[in-house]
Amino acid sequence: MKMSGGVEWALHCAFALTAADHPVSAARLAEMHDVSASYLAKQLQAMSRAGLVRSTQGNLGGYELTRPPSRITVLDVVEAVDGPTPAFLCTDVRARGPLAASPEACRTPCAIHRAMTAADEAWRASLRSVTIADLAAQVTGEHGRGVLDGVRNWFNAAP
Amino acid sequence: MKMSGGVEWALHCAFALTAADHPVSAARLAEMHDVSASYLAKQLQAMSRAGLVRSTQGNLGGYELTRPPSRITVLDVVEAVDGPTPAFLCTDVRARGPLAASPEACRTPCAIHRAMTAADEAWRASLRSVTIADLAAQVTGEHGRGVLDGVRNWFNAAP
DNA sequence: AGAGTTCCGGACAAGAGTTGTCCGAGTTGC
DNA sequence: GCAACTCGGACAACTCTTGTCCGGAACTCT
Ligand code: SF4
Ligand code: SF4
Repeated sequence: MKMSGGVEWALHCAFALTAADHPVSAARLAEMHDVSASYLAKQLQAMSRAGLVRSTQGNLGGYELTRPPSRITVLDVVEAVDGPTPAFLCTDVRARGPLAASPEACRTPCAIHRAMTAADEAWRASLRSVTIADLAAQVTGEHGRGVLDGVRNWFNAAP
Repeated sequence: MKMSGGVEWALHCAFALTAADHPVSAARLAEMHDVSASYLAKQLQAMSRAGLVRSTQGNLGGYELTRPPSRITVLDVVEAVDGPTPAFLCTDVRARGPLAASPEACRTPCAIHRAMTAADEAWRASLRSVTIADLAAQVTGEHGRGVLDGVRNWFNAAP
């Protein structure tokens, strides 16, 4: 039961991109968070593949959000980076062994499977109910607007 | 985001032990489910360490539930086998890099952390709301009482 | 058009975590 | 007392994640 550690980086990047009016390069984001640039690039590529960020190449290129942050949920980022595969995957144990259930009884998912998928769905629903904009609002409400402004200024500063 | 595959085996074992009036050895449970006996033993040991099952050694020894199945939740089994560590673990990113937040601002968990822990708690609550007895009731309600009786008879049969 | 950035995608090694197996310690029944 | 059976934890093999790297394509500025 372990989630990819890159999810946190991706969330922090999504939050930081909220305060950007420029495309921001991956190297800049990595420098800001003091993490491996090569590995962060991989996470950003995953987000790009999921359609969360748009990437522009070239001299002033970089990443920027494709939608307003109020339309990007935390679940979007988690699924983009960590994969949409549910945590619990069945091996169809009940169909094996000397007491194997009849194949017809295995048409519907069993009680264990249902309980696990229900829990997984609850987890996803909780993650889907909070957006990147909500995160930014919480941060500014607690630590003031200076945080976002500081990020924006740092993005606009020369490399 | 992957859960240990042994969780499924452990849940199946807990369900099967519901229908046992004897202690059942790990080898028997493994034969019943057609899985690796040595590895299943490890899961049962974890459950024993968590206090879910009691193990008696010796000739007629084996595992049996310590409480009535209505007092054992699915979350108990999952945490016993997969570990109680939450899926999301922080690296304290906001305290690093050139824009590191002040140490005093890091006293309280940030918005991202709160969202993740809330989702994790929702997942756990969903798993905690269903007990092993509920699983057994669902199975008998769908496939009849013969399933439990078949398991019990197979347990009582000679090796 | 040319040079200089920058992203993209995949290939590649290192590390951690999981999966699976084994044998010794201890207990029970005869 | 003895023998057989059990659990328990220690031990490798394996898979997946983490992290790195490079060549190619695209874009901007001169
Ligand atoms: S559907 Fe139920 S019985 Fe079949 S593998 Fe999944 S948990 Fe086991
Ligand atoms: S508490 Fe927030 S800022 Fe700190 S490491 Fe966790 S997610 Fe990142």
